[in-house]
Amino acid sequence: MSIRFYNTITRQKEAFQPLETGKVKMYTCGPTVYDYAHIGNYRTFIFEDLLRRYLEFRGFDVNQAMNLTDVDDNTIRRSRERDISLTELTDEFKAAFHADLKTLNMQAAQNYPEATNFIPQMINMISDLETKGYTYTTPDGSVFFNIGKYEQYGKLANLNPDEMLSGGRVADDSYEKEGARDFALWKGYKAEDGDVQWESPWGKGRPGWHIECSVMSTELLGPHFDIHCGGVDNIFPHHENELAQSVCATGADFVNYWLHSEYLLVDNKKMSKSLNNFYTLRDLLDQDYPAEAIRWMLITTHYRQKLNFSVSRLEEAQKAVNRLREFYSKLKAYDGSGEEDAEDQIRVADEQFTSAMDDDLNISGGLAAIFELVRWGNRSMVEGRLSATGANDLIILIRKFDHVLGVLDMESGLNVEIDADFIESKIADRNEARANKDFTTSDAIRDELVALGVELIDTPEGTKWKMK
RNA sequence: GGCGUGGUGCCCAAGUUGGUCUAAGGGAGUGGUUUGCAAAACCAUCAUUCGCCGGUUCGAAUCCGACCCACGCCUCCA
Repeated sequence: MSIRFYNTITRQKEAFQPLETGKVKMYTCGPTVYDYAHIGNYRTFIFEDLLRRYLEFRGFDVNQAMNLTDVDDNTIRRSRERDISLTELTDEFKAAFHADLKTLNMQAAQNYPEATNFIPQMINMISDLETKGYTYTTPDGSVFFNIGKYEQYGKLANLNPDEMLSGGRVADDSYEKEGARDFALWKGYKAEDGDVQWESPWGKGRPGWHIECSVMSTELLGPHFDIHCGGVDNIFPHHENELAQSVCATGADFVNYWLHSEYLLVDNKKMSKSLNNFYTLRDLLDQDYPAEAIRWMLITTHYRQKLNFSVSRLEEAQKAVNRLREFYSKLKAYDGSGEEDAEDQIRVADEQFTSAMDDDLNISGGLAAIFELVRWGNRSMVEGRLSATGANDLIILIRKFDHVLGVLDMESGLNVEIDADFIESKIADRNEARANKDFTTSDAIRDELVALGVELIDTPEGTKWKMK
């Protein structure tokens, strides 16, 4: 069986066949670094992380590039509002983004290309397009891509260019382009751009938004690569335009599989900056929602399904993570000497997980396989049937699954100062009281620690504690 | 107006190239086991039903038609 992905451009699931056996080249659209990303943005990035991790689980060597847009209307406007340089602004949010990636336990991409580091290459590609006759220049020094020159335009988004005119905001556009749907490759300098400008064959200016991805993907992955991802809002116009530019400039096929993730909703409405209904990762961590609950919530609804965000979902997510974690620590602590191994269950779970995930990352099916194994494993431990070898094999399998899920070892991201020595001494006092059957005292100590957010768990191996 | 997605138990959600669905899995609830208590775990229970109506079929959550509802894209946006 092979992996199948839903390809946006053909609107159907297709067997995944990488260009080079065993290797996958993927380009994933990253953030525009003018502000903190919200968890709707992270839904997409974490989907990309899941995809990346699953491809690795299936043995592929993945080469991923995620771009950071550090020059565009938003970054320029924000830096001027704050009266700081563009670099000062974007450096701040690049750092915040990388910190968030770590908090959410996303695997680092091989490359995080930044738009401003590729200006000369962008100018080259635009010149190339100009030479080939796909562009025109306007009096203000801007260069536009003439979509009329590219017959396939609209194929990715399934839009007919001839019918797109009506809804356009032609009047709003301050550039003097010929066709309403043409898009900027290069934007001539305007006063609002402040000191953000580069020299080019067309005069001072800055790149259009779409050209950076065409250039950086080509530079890092070549003109033709396997997978390109982003949120569904990138399909049009961004990816459509990228596709047009790349194909026209390089003559190559560009991308084989386009994968797009659906929106994160709040009260059934798209989470977005403009509706002001967004939460940043920091907002949630500050409210003590652990990072692993956020990751789990974002990862466990199929990526092409809209996901309605709510606090109760975070709480459910946390419980599911806990169930998996409890199972894992029970396995590690297991000292039973039963006769039963776990070979059959492991094989079934592995097959079920893999075949579900092979089907366009059907995470629900994958989780069902895992939790069925968890229930079986718990029971066989309770009944003492499980052998030490069986427990060990289960540990290995759970770790293997966690390479995909990435939640077992996550830090919760709570900035709580914990005095471990103090808690340990309280536990010692309590156990002394328990040994003396002085349960009044032992319960008082438990309550005292609960008030501090510390939970005690009595196990055969002694008393353990954890936060919250 | 054009294009598209989704409506499954109390909540989330898989299944949607028809029969193995007498509908996975997670959460909540209820009863029980275990436990000094607590937590976790385990067992049992929890949709004759898949937005609504009609049709095709021996058989439909899955196919066809109509309808209702929600959301999205066509404009910066993950």
